[in-house]
Amino acid sequence: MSKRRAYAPRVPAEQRRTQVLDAALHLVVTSGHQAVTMEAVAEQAGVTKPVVYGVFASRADLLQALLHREQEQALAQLLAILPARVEEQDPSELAARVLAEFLHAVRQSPDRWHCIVMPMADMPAQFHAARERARAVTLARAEQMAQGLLRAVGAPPELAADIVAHTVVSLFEMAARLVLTDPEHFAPERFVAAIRAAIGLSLRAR
Amino acid sequence: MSKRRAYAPRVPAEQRRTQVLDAALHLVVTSGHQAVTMEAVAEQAGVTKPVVYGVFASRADLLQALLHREQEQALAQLLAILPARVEEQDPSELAARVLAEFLHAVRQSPDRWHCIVMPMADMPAQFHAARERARAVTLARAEQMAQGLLRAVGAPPELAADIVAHTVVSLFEMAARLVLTDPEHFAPERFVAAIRAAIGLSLRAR
DNA sequence: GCAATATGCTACGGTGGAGTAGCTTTGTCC
DNA sequence: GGACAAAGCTACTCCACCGTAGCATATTGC
Repeated sequence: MSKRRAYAPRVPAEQRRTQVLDAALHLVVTSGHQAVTMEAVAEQAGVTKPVVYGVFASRADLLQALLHREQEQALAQLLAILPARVEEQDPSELAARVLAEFLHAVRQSPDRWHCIVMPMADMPAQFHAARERARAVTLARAEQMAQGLLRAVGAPPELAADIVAHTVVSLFEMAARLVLTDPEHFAPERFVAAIRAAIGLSLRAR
Repeated sequence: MSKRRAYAPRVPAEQRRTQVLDAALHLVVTSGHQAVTMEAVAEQAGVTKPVVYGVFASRADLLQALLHREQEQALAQLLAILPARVEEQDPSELAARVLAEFLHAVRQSPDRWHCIVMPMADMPAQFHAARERARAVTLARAEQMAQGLLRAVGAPPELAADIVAHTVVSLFEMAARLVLTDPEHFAPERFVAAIRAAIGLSLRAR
């Protein structure tokens, strides 16, 4: 009978919860979902598996809580960036500014945004569904803003608000992915300058 | 001892391989990777599990062969669409035409393109890696074409070929996803008209 | 029709990881 | 210091699904 391991120090429930979530986040981001076994999370957190089960009823609960936490905080970051009104703003400067701030937020919290925008192997269906739901919320907001802007500049009818919203959200996600995966090569400034130039060109032709 | 099931008819090895791959494709697309157990594939194909193992050494082999088949055929579709030369072409008409043909190909083979562009839950790491590799090939081609086109129109330096290539590939994937998921609302013609209008505007400003 | 062969099926072994019962330790209060 | 409760640990059960050995059947050629 080998020596029994020393007990992990007791900490308040909320602190333990955070610790377990942080451990899971680290594993998701560095090794993917398949590596997030309850054993691995426990080890990463410096406790045993039943302690993890004392916080979350199941693996699915843990992963759901993790994504929920990250999405809540990402949404807060995003809402702090988006302007309340868009109609009186120059579209190219607005897009450039929002993209710059967005990519700054991404770089501030890479693990969080990794969970939200990166394609990932072994992603559980629940995690995937929650990502899609959050994306839909972002899209709705983007479509609202696009309607105001497109009307204000008198854009041609082919540039419908829903397609423009999808386009903008897809391009922001693309930029975030590239900034997360290859920050040396894809500096945020490059995307900001490119979007300013592209929209600027379109406006000059009106 | 219950009645032994009737044997599935013997078919040539190549036909059995195709049958098993088609069964797996159907399951991936309708129910996701997690539903692709060897038992489920066997049932979908109308044979028992050892028959599936007679074709593919393991589950991983099966999934890899499936994606490989779909990617080969998708690449063939894509290469048939892309023009050999781009410099003498009108960029907005070129983009519109290529996008139209691409979305037509997507609609011709929805299951194949579902495997290639849709975000999917439970995607095995190997499958995910193969998707990324194929995407990198497409990106390299797109960057090559972007270089020729941007030089020909004298685009501003902010619109760098690598960023434009990522943008175009991301937008094509976005359009494919929307056409696959909501074909009523997102008719290919809408994307084609939008890209023609957007690039057309930029060119008129030069 | 019979024999040989290739291919199909049943029943099974093995295992990684989800989840938990019961014992042990720690921290707090008196 | 002792009692008690909460929280931590060890050892274990369970099972879905991967993978396969050995038997059964279907097909073909003589």
